Amino acid sequence: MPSLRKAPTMTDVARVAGVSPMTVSRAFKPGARVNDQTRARILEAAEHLGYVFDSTASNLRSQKTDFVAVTIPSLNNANFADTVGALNEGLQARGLQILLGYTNYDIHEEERLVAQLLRHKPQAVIVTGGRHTPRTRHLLLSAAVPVIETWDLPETPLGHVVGFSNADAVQAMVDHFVRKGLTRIAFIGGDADRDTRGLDRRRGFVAAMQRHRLEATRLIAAGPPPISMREGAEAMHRLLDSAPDTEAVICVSDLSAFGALSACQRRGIDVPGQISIAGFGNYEVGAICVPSITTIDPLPRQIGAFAAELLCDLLDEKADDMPVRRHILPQLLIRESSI
Amino acid sequence: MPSLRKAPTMTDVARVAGVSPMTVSRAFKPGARVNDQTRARILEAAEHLGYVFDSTASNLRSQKTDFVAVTIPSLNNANFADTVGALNEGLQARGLQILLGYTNYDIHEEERLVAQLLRHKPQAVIVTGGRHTPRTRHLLLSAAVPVIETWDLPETPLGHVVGFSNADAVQAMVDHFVRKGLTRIAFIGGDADRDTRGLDRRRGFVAAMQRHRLEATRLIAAGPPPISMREGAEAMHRLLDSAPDTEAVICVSDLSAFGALSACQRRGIDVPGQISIAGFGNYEVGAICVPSITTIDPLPRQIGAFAAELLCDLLDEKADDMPVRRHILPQLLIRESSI
DNA sequence: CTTGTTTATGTTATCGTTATCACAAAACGT
DNA sequence: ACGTTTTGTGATAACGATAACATAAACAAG
Repeated sequence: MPSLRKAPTMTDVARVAGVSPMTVSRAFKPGARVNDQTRARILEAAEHLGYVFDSTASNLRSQKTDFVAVTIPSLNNANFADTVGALNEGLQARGLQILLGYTNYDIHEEERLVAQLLRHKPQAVIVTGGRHTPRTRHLLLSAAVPVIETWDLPETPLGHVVGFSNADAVQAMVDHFVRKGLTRIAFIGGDADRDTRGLDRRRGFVAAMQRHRLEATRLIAAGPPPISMREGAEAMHRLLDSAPDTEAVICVSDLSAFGALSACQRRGIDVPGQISIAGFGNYEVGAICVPSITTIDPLPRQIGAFAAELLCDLLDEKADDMPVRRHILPQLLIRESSI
Repeated sequence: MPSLRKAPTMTDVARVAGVSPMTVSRAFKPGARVNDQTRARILEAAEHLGYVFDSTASNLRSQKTDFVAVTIPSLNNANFADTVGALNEGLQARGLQILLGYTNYDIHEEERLVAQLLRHKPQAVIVTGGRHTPRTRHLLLSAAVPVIETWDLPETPLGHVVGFSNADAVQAMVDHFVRKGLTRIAFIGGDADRDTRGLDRRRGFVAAMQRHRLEATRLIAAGPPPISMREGAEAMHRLLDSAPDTEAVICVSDLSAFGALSACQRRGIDVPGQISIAGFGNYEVGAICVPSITTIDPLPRQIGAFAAELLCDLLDEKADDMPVRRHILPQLLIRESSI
């Protein structure tokens, strides 16, 4: 029975409750001082009328929305989903509503998205990654709201940062393999310049190999992001064809690592007996599969939780204007797939 | 350089462009009639001032927001992410912004979420599933906006439906196994009454077994949703302990099926030689792993695309008031994990 | 009993956009 | 050339909540 009459407003509630609209407004704010009985009468009247608070009007009048804009590369990615989940939990209590957009790993799509999201006058913007178009940077800097970049450590941040060095994390992985005595190490990652975090990981791989005076020539390009299981499997087949003597493979993510593992299983290649495999991201599949996959846990929920905490401080003006740079320390998880 | 002055409004743009605010407003609406030169001058002025359109004010004045509220059980689920992704693509062109919330498989959390989302006066509400608290039903019915239930075929729909029968889909899977001559078939699913789609699948399993005059006693409860890989593996161990002569297992999702497969591999049980395994959802892991997992593809992107299409028709008032009930036909994908 | 403080409520004006009505000028049809 | 339609623009008021200020009553302190 959708009511055909116009939806009731605070004025309607006020009339029924026998108070002024202002008192109704206060009755709906948790912190406001209203007589308990009056508030009860108002809420009863509101319930009776089927009144629904109108955030739009509230947001306009108070010049202060309850939105936080968030962009992630892909919805369909457990890591980013975890970050957004933790973020959401941290913002729930303050009644903040996330406006989520996904960029499809494309900084131009990010630009479009940021422009669209800013029209809703969010209280803050949280973006994934530290590489943006000049226009995106301009839009965010002139928006006069806090900006948090995550999942990265940008050289020239837009504002605050909650992230880690993707390059360093992969270097730790290379070190792990080298300590085990492996030298013919390959890297499977994306080929386009779209996935900046993936490229950072590749850069870290190359840097670490050079540091160990090893050849960083076994670089397999698995196509544009997202690099998923299928691309990982295909890349592994190509690697095994072109460089069968490879001793270890580091993949840009656990998903591609799992694909690589499956490719080995199809070929009857023993992991880790003949080849060691490592991934990135600590996806569940890598913990469950046989053999389980050595990986790096970038603590995505911690990223979200820290961002939420920082945001709450900023909105409370507890934090001063100094840009915060909060480091996450990814954890290396040695599992069965590497000797 | 966050501007410290107040953000420019249409009035400011109007002054610079030498027109009235109304003309500026029209210049920002794609369909409005404005002289091309005038519009160009206005857009230039807006760009120069760093003007950002204020949806909040627009939404309030026109009594018509650009929001569509969407609830899904979990962000971290490739199926729902696919549905939301396709939905988003379908709504992008109309400039609609999705307000996403996740219920954590809890209809009481859904109630809280729906109440919160309705405060933003969305143009429509899209929910996952057909089971809701009485209050959720009341809120949605009195909201006077289109409601679409997805991923299910509710007996008493709130409005429109884009979904399929989870029970029927699993029955088809049982039929497949029975045709292959398997009779000692188990089901691994959730135990709580929270995941309604999971329970529907279990109901379909029991119904199909009874139809084939087989005992539906091998029911393993894997805990509260989301039932993931780990729960699937644990459930499989319990099943193998309690009923080692089981010939086939149907899992509530591909994730739990993969967990079950891994458990078999750890125990040295051959799949499908000794046990056949099937899942639900056509997650990528099931297509890549060895052996690949027989599954049912519920076509999540199609659900999202249909919902978007329906929504656009409804907002254009192309569709009449009759509730639409659009059936999805899940596809049975036979793979290596079943004989 | 006066004065100051707290508590509970009301009044007025306004946030930034746009629905609506109004109107002049240009384009069109005959 | 004259009525009719189309095109382009402006003036005014309003969407629904609340910031800011005002006020009355109750209460405490001296």
